[in-house]
Amino acid sequence: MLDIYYILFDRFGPQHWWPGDSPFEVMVGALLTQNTNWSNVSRAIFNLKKENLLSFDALEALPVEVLAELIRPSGYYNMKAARLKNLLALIRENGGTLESLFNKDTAELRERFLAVNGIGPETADSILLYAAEKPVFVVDAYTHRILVRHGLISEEATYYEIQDLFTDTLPKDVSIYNEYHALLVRLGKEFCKKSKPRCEGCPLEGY
DNA sequence: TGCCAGGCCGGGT
DNA sequence: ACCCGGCATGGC
Repeated sequence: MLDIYYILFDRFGPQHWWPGDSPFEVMVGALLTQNTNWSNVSRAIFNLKKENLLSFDALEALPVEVLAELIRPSGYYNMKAARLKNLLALIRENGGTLESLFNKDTAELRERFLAVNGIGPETADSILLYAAEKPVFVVDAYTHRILVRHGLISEEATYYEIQDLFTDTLPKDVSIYNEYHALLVRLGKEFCKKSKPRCEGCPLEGY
């Protein structure tokens, strides 16, 4: 897997993920981007920033209906507003700050995220890696599709099988995990779309 | 203009 | 234990 990483890095360079100004913003973005184009998410984030609402205290005080309206551009806005509230509740139950929440054993922290209604494996791992800076590899739809198309894993492979494929062979390093996932998304957007099964010009051709 | 995007949940079989 | 519909906006 490390050879693929170098191919992608040589081709695309550093991706500067996550596109967020603070761990809190990254966390909110991780939830809002569920099955959603980032350009829509950035509109929602902008709406919150514009009103000075992109903080734990401000969002906690905000009625869920108002929150829903502000994040409308990100799609699934009613569900996502409720899910954000669930996430805020988790922070509240764990000291009321991200620092106190993140100051836990990674595995334990991951379980707490997964216990939140609206947070699944990818969102949990995205928060762990990109907000909490824990060495956790993030798997997403692009990761799965890219590996399947290059014959590296079966269509039916589970999240954890795919994750293990990376963590078993890569150095356990936050910056590599960070860059690798971002590079896979970059590759996916350009060469591995669902609508284009041919992947013409893919830098991984031959794999 | 229909398909797709950095998922996840809940109900039915 | 799977399978599937629902959730929703904006870009191409």
